[in-house]
Amino acid sequence: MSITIKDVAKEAGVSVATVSRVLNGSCNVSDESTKKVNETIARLNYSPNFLGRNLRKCETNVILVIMPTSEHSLYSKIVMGMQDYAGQVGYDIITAVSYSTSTAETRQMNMLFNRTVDGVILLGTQYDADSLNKLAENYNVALCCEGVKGANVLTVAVDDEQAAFDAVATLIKKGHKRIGFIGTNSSAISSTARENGYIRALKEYGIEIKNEYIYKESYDYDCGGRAFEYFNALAEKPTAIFAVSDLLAISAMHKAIDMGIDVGKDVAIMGFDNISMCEWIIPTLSTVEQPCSKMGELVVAKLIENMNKTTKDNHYYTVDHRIILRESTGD
Amino acid sequence: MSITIKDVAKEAGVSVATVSRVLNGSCNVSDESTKKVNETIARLNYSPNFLGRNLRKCETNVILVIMPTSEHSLYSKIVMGMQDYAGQVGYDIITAVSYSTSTAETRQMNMLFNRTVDGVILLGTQYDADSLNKLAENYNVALCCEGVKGANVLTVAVDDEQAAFDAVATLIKKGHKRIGFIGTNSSAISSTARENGYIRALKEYGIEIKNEYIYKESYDYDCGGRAFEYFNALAEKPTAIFAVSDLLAISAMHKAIDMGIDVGKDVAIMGFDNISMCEWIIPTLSTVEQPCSKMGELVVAKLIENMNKTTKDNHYYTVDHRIILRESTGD
DNA sequence: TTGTATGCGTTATCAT
DNA sequence: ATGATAACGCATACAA
Repeated sequence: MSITIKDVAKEAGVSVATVSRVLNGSCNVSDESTKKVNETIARLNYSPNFLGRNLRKCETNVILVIMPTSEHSLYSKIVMGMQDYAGQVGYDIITAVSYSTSTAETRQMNMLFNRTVDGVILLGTQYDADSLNKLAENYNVALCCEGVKGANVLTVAVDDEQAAFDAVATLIKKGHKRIGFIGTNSSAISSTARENGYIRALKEYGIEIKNEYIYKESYDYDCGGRAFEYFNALAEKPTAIFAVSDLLAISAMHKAIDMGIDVGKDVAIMGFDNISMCEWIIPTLSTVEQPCSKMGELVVAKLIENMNKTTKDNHYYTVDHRIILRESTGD
Repeated sequence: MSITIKDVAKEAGVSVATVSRVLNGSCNVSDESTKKVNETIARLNYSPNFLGRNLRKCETNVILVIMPTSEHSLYSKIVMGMQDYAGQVGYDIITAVSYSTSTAETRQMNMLFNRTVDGVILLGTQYDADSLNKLAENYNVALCCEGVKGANVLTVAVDDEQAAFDAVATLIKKGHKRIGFIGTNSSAISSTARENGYIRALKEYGIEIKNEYIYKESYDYDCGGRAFEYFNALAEKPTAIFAVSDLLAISAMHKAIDMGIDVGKDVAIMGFDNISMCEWIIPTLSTVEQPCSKMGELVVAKLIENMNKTTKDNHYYTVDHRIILRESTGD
């Protein structure tokens, strides 16, 4: 089999307890012993078996991040922020992709139940509020990026309603009065919150809310294009469009270009997320930036805090968003 | 503490051994006991502690996938293929991102050394051949997508040389004689193999190889644009460009558009990978498709096979590529 | 078919 | 400062 702490102890001429002490940086061990042990560890190329260690300590120092898709650079950036911070405080981040299926998500959650990880962060989830609340009673769970209505679970996200308000207000201040909204029928709280922000902005600036300017389907790429076709067929076409995701905005934009419409001039388009692609396409896309690193860091920090608490923090923390103007809005 | 197999046994009025047998689907247990045990498991909401189980069984049934970036949809698709297959054979896939740093990669490899996972699949790695060979002696390691020269380690990838040959041959058959190549200076075997394929294609079709048509920098997005600027400044500009990655091709394409050049007509551009973005941009990008699902499935299958072998399979398996023609080559 | 007992590799407690 | 040993939760060899 593989080499164990026992082998090291025997070779170094000390007890396993001493080796363990060296391994865990206890101060109650002589310099001589420390040296001997470290030498043999290096010589035998010993690496402690974490299954044994974790079993004994009842902790793994590993956090699992479950995301609906790995093709979303927003998530990638958030996970990066998580890893940065987690590494600093001695935790590892592992990720799993659920592909938005509850079966995969359930399966992955097993790592929480079977004690393979200390906690789970969900970047958008299939779970409903009740399930989440029950889950959070016994386990360390956090939501990031996407809250769940009615869930009293630690959450970190932008203020979606306010962010959408700011985005639409920006368009209005540019002179737009007919503003289309591309949303989704998903149960995602962010989608409805952004719709609410859109509506509030119109109201506050005294613009009539028209149902024909609200198009809702799904987050799939093609839906953006379909939305644009729909808007473009209206008698009074919108002069600006706000989409709840960059991908939808990009899809709409490309449909517009296909139709020979000058995006940024004939029509202004604004997305949400600030994924990398926004700067890679022509024209570049105006959008609402989510502070990915900060979100990742904060949710990990709060989750770890929760691990040592009996009464868990279940706040909904919001982080600052930022409007970024690029060519698609004529900037 | 949390509920254990002992609690279940006591509650069900049987021994822990019987509970364990039920848990592991042993046939040597009476229907009555099975029923009683399953009932109490459900009632107590018991979930076995895998740290104990894994420690005992010396296996975790978990495979770690380390990738340089999670922003590459090629990798996402491959991991999806891995998960599909792994799930079927009772394995879990977890992922970690190294951000192309050897420190992160080394840290993540610890999960292999400390027995937290049964094997590791590297989607492009910082390790050199010697390190990999030594690693593969004692652990279950596989490379996917990107081989390492001189490494005798289980590898699954496309035939990069032949794929590049086919791509360039396709351009030649379309009548192109001045073909630019955008590569990288990275040590990645795929990059040089694709360059070799490019050169062989020119040779076989009797076209002179000119150094000025070969531009090499890095995989960063901007390099594609710089490459195009360079080509466009030549006295005899290439009429077609083959890039070793879709992102480089897209960057070059956008630079061309910026310069008012009609991609697909004035210049043909072909990428490599067939990432989702190829179909999302205008014009759509011709490219070489890598069979992601198949690659993921194959590498997991072979790696699991290796786990039960004393002499490990260290073959370099190639999977079929496919040329996809879209608007960027005038199709 | 079932139960008892052992050990997986580690840390922590208790002596010394 | 160090060592002997119990315990973490589980699967399994062995006995019954």
